[in-house]
Amino acid sequence: MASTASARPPGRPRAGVNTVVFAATLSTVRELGYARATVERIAAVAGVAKSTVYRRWPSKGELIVDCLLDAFGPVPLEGDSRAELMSSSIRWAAAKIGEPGVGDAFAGVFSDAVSDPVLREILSTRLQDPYRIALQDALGEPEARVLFFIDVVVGALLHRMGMTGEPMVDADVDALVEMVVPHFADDPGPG
Amino acid sequence: MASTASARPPGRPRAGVNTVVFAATLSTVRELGYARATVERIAAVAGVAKSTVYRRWPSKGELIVDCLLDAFGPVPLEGDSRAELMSSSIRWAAAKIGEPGVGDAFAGVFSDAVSDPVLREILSTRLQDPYRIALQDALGEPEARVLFFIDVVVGALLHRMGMTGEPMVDADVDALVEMVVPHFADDPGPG
DNA sequence: TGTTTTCGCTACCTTAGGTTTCGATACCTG
DNA sequence: CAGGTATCGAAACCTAAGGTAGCGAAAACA
Repeated sequence: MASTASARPPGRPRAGVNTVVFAATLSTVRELGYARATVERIAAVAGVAKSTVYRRWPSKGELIVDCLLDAFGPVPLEGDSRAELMSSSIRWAAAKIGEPGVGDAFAGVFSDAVSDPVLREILSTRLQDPYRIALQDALGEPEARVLFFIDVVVGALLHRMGMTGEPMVDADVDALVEMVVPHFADDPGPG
Repeated sequence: MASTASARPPGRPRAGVNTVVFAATLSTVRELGYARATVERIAAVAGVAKSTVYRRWPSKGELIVDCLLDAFGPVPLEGDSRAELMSSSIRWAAAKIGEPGVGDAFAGVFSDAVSDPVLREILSTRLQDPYRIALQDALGEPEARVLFFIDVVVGALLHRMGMTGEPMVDADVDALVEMVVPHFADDPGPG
């Protein structure tokens, strides 16, 4: 029945190349910045042909989005109270964006998306939505409030990264937590 | 004496072209997005030769920065209390970034700066610093706090613009004010 | 051994940022 | 009006980079 669907397709199997390409992407972006991290160079670092990259990802933007998805993984929704949940999410986002290459790649693909509606849709759907939905469920907040939360947190982290080239320092991440969490603490609706 | 320095230099005077180019830049960016707003097209819209543009601005990035400086103008530091000053600054920034073309141009040049240290320096020095210094003076806050303030406000506004393609709605700007102003209200130092 | 699919390589197309050159033009001075 | 000087417009040009196409080789399986 369904076993035929899960059967290995014929032909030469794909090489386990995604992991290598993701690593090459982050290291190249970290070393040269987003714009200078060309697909050709990423492929060379990964030891893979450029055409192989374009066979798997239709554009540089989608490669970066996949790479970021791989780098971020799921949100670790830790904490019992809403305040703990939000604070741990903020610190997790700050830590991830601070990882070498991740912040540059994020800011770069974000900037490309400004001029590219297709890429913007992909960025919003594949990268933002999963986290948005998880936060909506965990916090019980309406979509608009969660989107605002993401705008503030991610926007601030990326703005710092873009303006200074360095991730936000811990003291400012603390300030971000202390600014954002109380704002969402006073529940608008009745208990 | 000094009168010779202020004398008009010989040769054909520069045409009053900056205003036209700035207007053409914003309208082209609004219509096509940042990346598709090529210098060639901007020059064509302005009725000016491409070489004329490059004679005045060494790169597309610096053209955009000058254009944004022209579009923003000085911060209107209105309000007696610190709270009023901050709230009016936030609303002013939101309104400016919401103007047609401005947000796209800002987000676009910001993204270019991620990969370009030279452009990042220009963006930070020419665009951010004047406002940072004015806010430092008006609010009496240390540099780090003002930079954090700018990260949060501008970052959130640009993130919304980049993710949705639309400026932040008034209700969310209100929320931004209500979140940020109280955080800075409690003065950290002794009274 | 044959089939199917992927891989690596290379050559190529297109767009766009940026440079260069050159003749034409505007302004001032004498 | 003639000469000097700097800018303008137009066009040709260079280079980097995203993305495509074609082809032979290699890896699996039947």
